[in-house]
Amino acid sequence: MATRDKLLEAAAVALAEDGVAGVSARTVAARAEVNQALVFYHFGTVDELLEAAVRRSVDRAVATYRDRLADVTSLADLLTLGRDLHRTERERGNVAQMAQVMAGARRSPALASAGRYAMDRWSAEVESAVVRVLPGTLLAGLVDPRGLAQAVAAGFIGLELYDGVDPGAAAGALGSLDAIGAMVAAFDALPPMAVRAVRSRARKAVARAAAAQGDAR
Amino acid sequence: MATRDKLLEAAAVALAEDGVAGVSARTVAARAEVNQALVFYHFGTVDELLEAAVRRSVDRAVATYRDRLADVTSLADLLTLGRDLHRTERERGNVAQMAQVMAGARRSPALASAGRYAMDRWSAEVESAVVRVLPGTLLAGLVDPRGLAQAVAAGFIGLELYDGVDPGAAAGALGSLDAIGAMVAAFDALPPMAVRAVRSRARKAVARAAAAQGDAR
DNA sequence: GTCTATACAGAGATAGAC
DNA sequence: GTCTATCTCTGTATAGAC
Repeated sequence: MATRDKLLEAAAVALAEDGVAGVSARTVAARAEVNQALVFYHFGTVDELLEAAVRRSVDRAVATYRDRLADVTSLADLLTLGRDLHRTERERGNVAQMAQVMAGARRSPALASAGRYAMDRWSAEVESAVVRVLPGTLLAGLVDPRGLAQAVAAGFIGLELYDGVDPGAAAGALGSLDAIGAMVAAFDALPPMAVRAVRSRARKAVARAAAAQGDAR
Repeated sequence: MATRDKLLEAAAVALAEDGVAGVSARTVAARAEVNQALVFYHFGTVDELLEAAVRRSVDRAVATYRDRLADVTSLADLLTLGRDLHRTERERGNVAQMAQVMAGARRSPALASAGRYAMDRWSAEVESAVVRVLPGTLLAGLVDPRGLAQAVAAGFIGLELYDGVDPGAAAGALGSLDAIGAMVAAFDALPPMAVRAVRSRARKAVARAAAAQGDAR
């Protein structure tokens, strides 16, 4: 394996395991079993190494899900795939890498850029499936697919950090989100006419609530 | 103002503005305009100072919302309050502080403890309102209040970090969550019988889906 | 491309005077 | 409680030999 790749790999692992505050040119180089100076030769700065590492992780991960996301035809499908995606990406440390660069974004433009890139890639990919699936659901016309995909991505990041300080609580949070997803998906199983009726009621009530709030201001 | 307080205050601001990677005994002491050695005299280590600072921020913030959360009687109320809470706590930097200690949890037990404490305080407080409000809604019997409160807290953390790398996207994500909340709340406006009918349909469909998934395994 | 050596800044932390 | 001084370590980064 080339030195460059060894560094990228080591940086990704270090980021996931020790967090952004725990990585340095020395520690990453030690992990990669290469000389410390090579970090600067190949990447210029430590932050740029981290950025490159996260971009690579994200590109790889997104590619492995592209086909499966393309096969999704219903919200229930999407939720099943989502659960799987969440579990594997967490286990691989990819979610942790994203959370860590985002946390470090305040002090480093390179990390901010990596975080933006990662969130963008994932939410664009998820959005493409949401766009196909949403029209048949209760949420059609109420939420926009892009925002929903972004919310899911943000939720994963929050859950990742929560898991790091309180795994039990994070599991409880995930369970609730799962239940809500299942409820929304459940409406797909009803006759289309019933779905339309419920959806239209919901939309009217939302409009009423919005109008009432407008009056209050 | 006593030195101890100046340090706590400076640490909270530094954490929110520069992130956990950007704080040091020296930078915090400079911000507080006190001597660097006093960090160690008063708090032992930098991490313990950060922990104390976050605990104080959380205790204060939770106290300012206690009464208002106690007044909540409907999901619509709770969502309105939630929006306000989210905005002000973000502006005060309290959400950023929480996100940063959680990101630093991997390398420091003190920060992990601070993160756990913060999430616990907030979700317990929110849970007390959710418990009262949930029975009247579509989600009654489907999601447990504690898990839902924890999910909301985790969501805030994720959105905070997202906002740091892509404010527009974070706003889009928040908008979608808002719409979903509004939809669920909208059912409160329907006649109780209709709510019960929809809820029971949803619950049966969820049970069916769960059974189907059980069969598939 | 890779290594050794090294400069230099900033970090955490302690000792001891006041 | 506070300040000065200082030790030691770790971090980034570069120069130059190979």
